[in-house]
Formats: sequence, C-alpha cells, structure tokens
Amino acid sequence: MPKRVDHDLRRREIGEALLRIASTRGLQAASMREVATEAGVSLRLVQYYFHTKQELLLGALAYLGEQLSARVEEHIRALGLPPSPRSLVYGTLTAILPTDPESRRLTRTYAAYYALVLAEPELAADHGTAYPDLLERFLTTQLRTAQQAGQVDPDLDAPTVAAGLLALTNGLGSSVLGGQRDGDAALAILTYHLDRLFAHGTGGMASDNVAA
Amino acid sequence: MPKRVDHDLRRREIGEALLRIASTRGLQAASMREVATEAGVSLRLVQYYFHTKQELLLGALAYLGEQLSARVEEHIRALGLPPSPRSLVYGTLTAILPTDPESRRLTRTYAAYYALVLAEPELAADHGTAYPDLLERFLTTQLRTAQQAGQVDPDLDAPTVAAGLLALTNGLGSSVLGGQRDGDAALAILTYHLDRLFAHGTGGMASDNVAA
DNA sequence: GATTTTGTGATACGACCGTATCATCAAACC
DNA sequence: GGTTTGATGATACGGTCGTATCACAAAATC
Repeated sequence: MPKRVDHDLRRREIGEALLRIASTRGLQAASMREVATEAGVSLRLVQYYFHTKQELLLGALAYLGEQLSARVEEHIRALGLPPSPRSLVYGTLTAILPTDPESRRLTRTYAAYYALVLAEPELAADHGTAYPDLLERFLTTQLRTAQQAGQVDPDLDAPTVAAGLLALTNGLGSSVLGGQRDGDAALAILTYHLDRLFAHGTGGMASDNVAA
Repeated sequence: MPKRVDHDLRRREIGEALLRIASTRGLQAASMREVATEAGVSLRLVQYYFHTKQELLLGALAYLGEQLSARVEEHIRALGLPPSPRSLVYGTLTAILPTDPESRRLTRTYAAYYALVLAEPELAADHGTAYPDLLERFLTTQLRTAQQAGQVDPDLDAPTVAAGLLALTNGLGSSVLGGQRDGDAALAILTYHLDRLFAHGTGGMASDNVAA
C-alpha cells in the first residue's frame, strides 16, 4: 500500500505513546485504543505493528529500558565532572531519582511496569532484574576503586554497600512519587549518605553536587 | 429478612478477599465479581456492603493498613527483645521486609495499591503517606534515644538517617518482590547497615559509620 | 500491465466490567 | 398479624476491552 514505511520507527512511536500513557495514567489506562489515539494512528495500526497486547507491552518495556539507560549515561555526561568514582556513583544514583520532569516520567513508568510484573510474572521473565543487577555491579566496581584510592573506608563490603545505595535511592524515589517528600528533599538525603560514605580519610566535606 | 448480620464483619471478609486477590494476581484482577467469588458471596452482596468499587478499594486499603501496623507491632513483640532503640529499629524494619509469606503478602499488596495510587492520586489523598511518616518519626525518636545512650554517633542527623533507613528497607523490599534477591539476602544487607549504624563506641571501628 | 505484497481503514464479536433494577424472604415492629 | 425493613438472589444494561475479519489502495515485482 502507500509508501514503504519504516517499521521500527513506527513501532517505536506507538510504543512510546504507550509509555506516555503509562507515566501519566498508569498501565491500566493503556488500552489498545488509547494507545492508538495517543500515537495518532488507528487501532488497526497498533494491531498491525504489535500483533497482541502483550507484544505491545513488552516492546514498550524495551523502549523504556533504553530510555532509562540513556538517561543515566546522559545525566552523567551532563554533569561534566571528572570521572571519579564519587562522581560516577553520585551521577548514577541521581539519574534515577525523580527530581526533574523527565526522571519523574521515567520512574513513574517504571513503577507502573513493576506492579504489572508483580501481578503477571511471566510477562518479563528477567528483563526486569537485568538492569538493576548491572547497575549494582557498576556501583560495586566504583566503590572498590574508591576504596583503593582511599576515598572510602576499605573495611566496607563493597557489594553490600552498593546494594544498599541502590535500594536507598529506589526507596527515596518511591517516597517522592508517593508524594511523601519532594525531589529536593530526597536528593538531600541521598547526598547526606553519599557524603558520609565518601568522607573517609578526608578532613571534612567532600561534597559538590550539580543537580539537574 | 434473614437473621440480622454483623455488617462490619462482612465488610471485612469481603475487603480481605480483595486483598487476597490483590496480593496474588494484582488489583487489576480484583473485579467485583472476582471479589465476590473469592469471598464466597454473591455479586449483589459486594455491592450491598460497598456501594461502589472505589468504596471497596478504599475500605480494603484501610484493612491493609490495619494488617500492616498489626504486623509491625506483632513482629516487635514476637522478637521478645528488650525494648532498646536498636531492637525497636531492627524489629520495625524487618517487619516490613518481605522475608516470610505473610510479609511478602502484605508488601505485595501494598505495592499493588501503590501503583494504583500513582495512577489515580485522588483515590487515597493522604491515606498513603500517613503511615510512612509515622514510621519515620518513630525511627527518628529511637535513633535520638540511641544517640543519647551513646549507641549511635551523635553527629548523625537523626531524621535524615531515619528516612534513609526506611527508604533502604523499602528499596530492598522492592528488589525482593521483583525477584532480584531473596528475603535472606535483603535481611543481610539491612542488618549490615544497622550493625554499622549501631557500632558507635562499642569497640567496632569508630572511624566512620554510615547508614546507607 | 497484471499480480502479488504491504499498509491501512472500518467494523464486528464475544467477553467482562461496574452498576442498576426487580423480586423475595425472613426478621422486627406496632 | 400485618407491615415495614434488612439482607440477599437473579438478571439486565451500556460500555470497553482485546482480537478478528473484510475490504481496499498504493507500491513492488515480474
């Protein structure tokens, strides 16, 4: 039929329409028809590019993963800081804290998917745990480097502390999304703990934070 | 009509049927009809005791809150420990960590409601933040007491550390529910951080203790 | 130029949803 | 003891859901 169209692009447009709905009204509001309307296409097109709803949900989840990791890398780059372990840890964790509209959007969408996967575990067998694990390993590496450089207490167990930092950040993010505190308050709490962690050996404050 | 029946009891039975569904299959699976079946009553009865679905969701949420706080108190009491600040903090946090079937059920259900509230904020105006706030204040109080007793570094900012501990625990809980690690691993991470926090002046390394 | 493919619209189907209505039957009340 | 009232059953209505089907036009292929 009409001009040959870029399949991957169309799929991405539709998938991101779903993500947009999920971030604002939740995944329950993301019906095929709503996604079609949001993407500005007909219901048939959504069906054409994603044969079934599960395909659509999984496809969009993949796009979300891409956006999330892109956000982390971009955020770290935007900090323009020396790639010290401290800066990398700080940049990574603040990237996934919902402080600005974009990170709020991402974390809200992530939370929506999280709940869906809890209810339907077969939907995303391990697509969910892969990225957190990667993040945790990255943080562990940075902490070990910082320990070797004498910036972090060498007696600390790096994997445990890394897991704790990530859990802390996720928990803070949940509290922000839940309206318990705002992004700045969460950032302050995170910074406080990071400062204490990296205060080893240095006389005092080692904080420089460029929030976005 | 038939024998006068205990309204509150019936409401509770139906509400808890919804919580059971929410914990296993998510809130999306909790239709009026499913709740009726799960509770062993007719659809009409569910409508009778909860005029609308929103009423049912809110009513069940209240029951969940009761179960949650009951679990925390019960858990602390079951520890049978001296009511030292350290024990109280430990007991409180481990109570909300999904380590056994019951706490898994509670946290899963809580997560389901959390996602719902994210999508429909008007559903539970502040019913959601009230309990976390209370928990945080309780932890803050215990930390201050511990500081006065010399068990925790007095230089720490108690409210910030309390918020951090709660966020850490919640984040760990999410990772357990998400299948990233099991309850024992999460408990080990939490214990590690608590041990460091309460290591002040007790012969452990006093150079630097951080909770996060 | 005929034919096959690729992309798109319109519409229909059966299932389930929340909610409403009507009927009924036993206890409570005067 | 008739009547009101509290509790429950059966069933229906309009809407939305995911999915399927039919039609059809423009490009690609031969």
